[in-house]
Amino acid sequence: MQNSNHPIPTVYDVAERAGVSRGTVDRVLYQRGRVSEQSRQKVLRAVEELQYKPNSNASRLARKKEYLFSCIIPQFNEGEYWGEINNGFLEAAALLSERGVRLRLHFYDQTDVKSFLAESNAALDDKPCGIIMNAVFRDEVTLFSQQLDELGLPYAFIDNKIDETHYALYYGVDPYKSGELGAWLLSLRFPPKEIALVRLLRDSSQRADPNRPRRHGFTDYINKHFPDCTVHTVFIDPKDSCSTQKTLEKFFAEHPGIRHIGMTNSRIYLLEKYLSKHPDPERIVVGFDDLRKNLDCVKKGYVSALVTRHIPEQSKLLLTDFAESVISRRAPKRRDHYVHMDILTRMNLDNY
Amino acid sequence: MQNSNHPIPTVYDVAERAGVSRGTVDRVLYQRGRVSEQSRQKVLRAVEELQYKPNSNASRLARKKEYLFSCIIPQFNEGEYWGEINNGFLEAAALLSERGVRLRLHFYDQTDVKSFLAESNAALDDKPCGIIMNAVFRDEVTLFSQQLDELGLPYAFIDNKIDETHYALYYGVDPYKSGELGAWLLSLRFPPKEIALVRLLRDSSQRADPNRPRRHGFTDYINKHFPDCTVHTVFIDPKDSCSTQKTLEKFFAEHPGIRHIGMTNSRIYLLEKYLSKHPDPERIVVGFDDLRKNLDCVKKGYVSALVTRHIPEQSKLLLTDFAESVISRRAPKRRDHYVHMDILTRMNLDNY
DNA sequence: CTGAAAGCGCTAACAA
DNA sequence: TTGTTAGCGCTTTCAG
Repeated sequence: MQNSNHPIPTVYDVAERAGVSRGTVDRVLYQRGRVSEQSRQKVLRAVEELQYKPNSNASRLARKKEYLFSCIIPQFNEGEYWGEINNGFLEAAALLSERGVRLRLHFYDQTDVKSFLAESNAALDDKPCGIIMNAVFRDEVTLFSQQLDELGLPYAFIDNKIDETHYALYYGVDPYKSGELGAWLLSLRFPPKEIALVRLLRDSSQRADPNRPRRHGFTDYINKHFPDCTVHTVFIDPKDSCSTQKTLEKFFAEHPGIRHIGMTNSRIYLLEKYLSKHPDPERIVVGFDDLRKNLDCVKKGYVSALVTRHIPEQSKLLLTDFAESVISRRAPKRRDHYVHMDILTRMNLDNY
Repeated sequence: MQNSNHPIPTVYDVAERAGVSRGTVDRVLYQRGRVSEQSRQKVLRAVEELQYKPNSNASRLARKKEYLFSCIIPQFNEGEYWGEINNGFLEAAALLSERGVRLRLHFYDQTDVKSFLAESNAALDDKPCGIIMNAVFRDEVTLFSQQLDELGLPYAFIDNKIDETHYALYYGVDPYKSGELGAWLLSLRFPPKEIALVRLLRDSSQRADPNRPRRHGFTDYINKHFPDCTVHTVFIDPKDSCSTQKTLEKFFAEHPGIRHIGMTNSRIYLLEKYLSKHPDPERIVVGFDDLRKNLDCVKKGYVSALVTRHIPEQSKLLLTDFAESVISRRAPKRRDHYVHMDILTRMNLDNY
């Protein structure tokens, strides 16, 4: 096909046509070293005329350059939200490895600022060409990003971000809107008079509350569309299923009229035991995030709907996009990527 | 990092360790030419011990091999379903081009068997290393696939498939289930007594009816869960918006009780004019597929929900997966890929 | 500022 | 059956 009349042009062809050496062509193409304006023009013209495209395989082979990215994300247990994020990073890294992309992971303790500081410093020690992080500790992250700005190191946010910083890229859902969507789903079949909003005890004990915007989206939607509806808040202990059970038993015994249950964190599965013991065909339960255990609850019918997105997908896309932009030394086409929110019910759970 | 103690091993290292030449290593790795069992074992052991991984950039540079894939899909106008499928193919092809993957496209007329035959022959003339197609004309596709089987050419189906053939790969939604999902959505808020199922005139005039399974999923669901509900069928002409308008006006005038409207093909947008002229807050309208015009209808509130998947995604994944398996000469890990069905409403339309 | 030349790791044709 | 060798197209050092 292109072998007949148009053999694919190489640096050699460009050099010949421009009347310079291959070295010079390389210099103008990649701005290495100084080149006379005259040569520059000649080369540029030749490139244009020949429609020259560098062969990326040859380029990478010769260059032997590695691009190291460091990620700083929360610790996790198997199957949890950040574990899925991590999987997405690993997937992307595997795909990008032949382009010389490498990944270094740093996990910090979300309840401990010091561990974040330690890990962010460790990430700097990697001497990476880019950093990916999330933003639980706003002040510390802001400070860290200023440090990165000074070093000229690009950084990207995953899941949540700090608008005031000069991040290069962001992938995540719009938490406020996801909360609204959850509330909409909860109230879709019939208008709620009373809603149980279940929260985790740690939510208030920790310094950071990453769940706030989503919760506000949720409650704002309800308050706006169902001003007469009461939203009750129940706190359960994610580490103690026994006390959770008791708390729920007691709460719902005191509020027998409640038919709507929502939970704006990713752990709706914690309600499984209670829900299975107290079946109610009229009840509507809405949760967030596609953790395996949450999907199981939908499958079994305990949870009516889940608001989520394919979690690993966003981290995979982020790393891919970020690496691409760093390697090509171009800003990403788009900076903010609010990923689409999926609605998951028992009717469309398969193949997710 | 790996430069210190563990420089990345090359064919040269493997050869040395195995006590053979680089040529021999290459032979056992890629089964070219005969190698003594003894050398084979030695090489294999060395590969194992050194954890040798071939450098794909060097490999592709030296090999200069191209992998041509031919696609045979229906003609389309800008923005239509097959146009989106096509976009997915192009996207994947761009990404895969540096691995030597090339794409040749063949468009046929869905209403004309002969054009399918012509294009399938043209595809063969490309001498591709793999063929991608859909299956509108079942008999002809079956025959063609037998031809491909004999030639030893792998083929993949997109969107729909013929189970009896030896296809290597399939990506598409489960049409029957998507129909059920649509029916579920339509009946979610309140039980339907009467439903208008709008169909396209061409559906019955053409020989093939690719929409059948989805429609059956839809009607089966309704019949099963709402046995007392009547499903009325209305045919409209997709090429004549005037007659469509008249048909709908007349039909709904005769059936004033209908509050549920469904359309199992991808053209719910054809109802926009009617729906906008006859607003009804109680009405529920469900359609399929994320064509731009359909999304607009959801945004404007004429359509309540859309059942879809990200269309270009499935063709992109198909080509990526197919190319990967052909290049590596391995069967894909999985053959059938029923992609997840998204539920789109005005609440989660952004960023889709 | 520019050219020449030595690879990068792998492949494939040719000799042996 | 095996070893040798000349590239693939680009990068980068080193002279000039």
